[in-house]
Amino acid sequence: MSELLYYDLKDSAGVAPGLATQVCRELGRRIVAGHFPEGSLIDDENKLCTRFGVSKSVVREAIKLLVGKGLLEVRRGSGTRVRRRASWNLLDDDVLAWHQGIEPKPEFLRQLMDVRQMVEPNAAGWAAQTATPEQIEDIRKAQHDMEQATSIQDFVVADALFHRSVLRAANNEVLIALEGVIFSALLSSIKVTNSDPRKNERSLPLHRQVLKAIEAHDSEAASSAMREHLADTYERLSGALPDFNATRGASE
Amino acid sequence: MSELLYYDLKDSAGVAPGLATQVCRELGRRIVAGHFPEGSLIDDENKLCTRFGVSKSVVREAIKLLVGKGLLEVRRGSGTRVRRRASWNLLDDDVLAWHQGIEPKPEFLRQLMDVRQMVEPNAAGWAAQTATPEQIEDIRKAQHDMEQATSIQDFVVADALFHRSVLRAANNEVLIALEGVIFSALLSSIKVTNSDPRKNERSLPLHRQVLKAIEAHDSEAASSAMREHLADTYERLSGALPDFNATRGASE
DNA sequence: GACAAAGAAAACATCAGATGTTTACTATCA
DNA sequence: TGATAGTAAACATCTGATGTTTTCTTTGTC
Repeated sequence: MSELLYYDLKDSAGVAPGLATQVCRELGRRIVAGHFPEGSLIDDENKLCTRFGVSKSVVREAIKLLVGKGLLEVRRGSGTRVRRRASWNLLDDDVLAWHQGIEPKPEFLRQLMDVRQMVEPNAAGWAAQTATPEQIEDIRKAQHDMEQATSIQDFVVADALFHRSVLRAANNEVLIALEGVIFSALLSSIKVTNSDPRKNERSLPLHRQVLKAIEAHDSEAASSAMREHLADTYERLSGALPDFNATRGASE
Repeated sequence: MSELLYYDLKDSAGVAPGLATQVCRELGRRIVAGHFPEGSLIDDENKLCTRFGVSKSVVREAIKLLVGKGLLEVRRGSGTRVRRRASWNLLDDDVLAWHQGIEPKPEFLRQLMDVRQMVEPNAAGWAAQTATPEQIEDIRKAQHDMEQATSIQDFVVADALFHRSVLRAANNEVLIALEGVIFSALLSSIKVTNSDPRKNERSLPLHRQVLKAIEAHDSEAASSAMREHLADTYERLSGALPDFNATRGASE
């Protein structure tokens, strides 16, 4: 359900997927869920054919999709194995979406949040410098939708679109590749804290502050408002998840 | 040549690639080089078969590899088209390597450097907090290799490994997914400035400073030394490339 | 002339089977 | 014990047939 929401945010749905895509998803989900140790062999083509009830070409194409995402590695004559997690295209939309299909791991969520804290204040600052009027309008609309949201889901979607709009307004295509990190962290956070995000009375004012600063082209203010917002989120997660920053350095 | 060096840094070589991988590379390179407008159709399967002299299954698997990386989108009955650049997995190793095969675009290089400036000071700071003795040893070795390098290539490789070691020492797997950004920016920078990087007399001392700070678990010092190093690089690029930060906001 | 329906063509999807190559394992023999 | 030859397993490639979806064209009617 959260996986579907992720795809909604990325507009990745649309057409009915072919068999190769379905097999790819199924395998991808299992890999992401940790059903295979790193470096272990998966079933050979024949077994996959019978297991999924499809022909060899479908299985081979599904495997190629996963190879493209860095999850699998094929060695002729030897077999197909799961690559080290460090080699995965972790920021691939599908890979992140598949992560939404499993119970969020506190460690991974913390890493996502650390990256958000690194990325988004900068993005907000750059957005204040380079955003076009249309991009500012997108941010404004998302902020407005947050204010007006009547359901949790509407609120979360508007929240995500707010952050996406800010990121895009920074006009850096490498940065945009990190969009998925934001969605993924946001969705996992909602799931983990298990409370109505609208109850957070600091959220809306801080979003408003970010918007105002970007409208005013005040780079510093935009950065620090965003920083404060994320610090607030971080703190809530620390409270909700016992081992959220367990492995983090002692000082903090 | 620079593309090969990128692969060396990522240890992605090894086995002889099959036909599907070769076709994937060839197509991928052309797409990255901008031979196709966003959203345009590529040749159909039959044409690709005759052009590359391979069978349909090879072409289909090559296309699946590129679909996995977000470069292509296949619509049954309609054709296969190149996706918007914003949808590419820009951080995929192959995609970044293919970028090394073309003339570096100042705009793109600047975006990579902006991301490096955002990422690496933080990474150095985290590394100072969480690096294991082995990870510190890796950084030390890379620094040592930089000092001892007798050729430009050796120096560049050691430099890249230094930054990689720092990034990895931050112990954040999402961050590690950004490794390619560093390599890509580094290689493009060398190519663009077109001078012996060892001639930069600030480079070695600053790397040394980063190492010392991480060894001393001094997060702040590690961050700022890295920040200074990247600012220095940024400045050199501005000098070497006329339109390096042309599209950047006026204030800076 | 406009519009809707039928038909044809183009392009991808899937299946089946044959053959080749590489790798890994095993049995044999000196 | 160690090298070698043989065998099996697994992926790679080719070919050809058939199905489905989309798009375009043609046709016919109002």
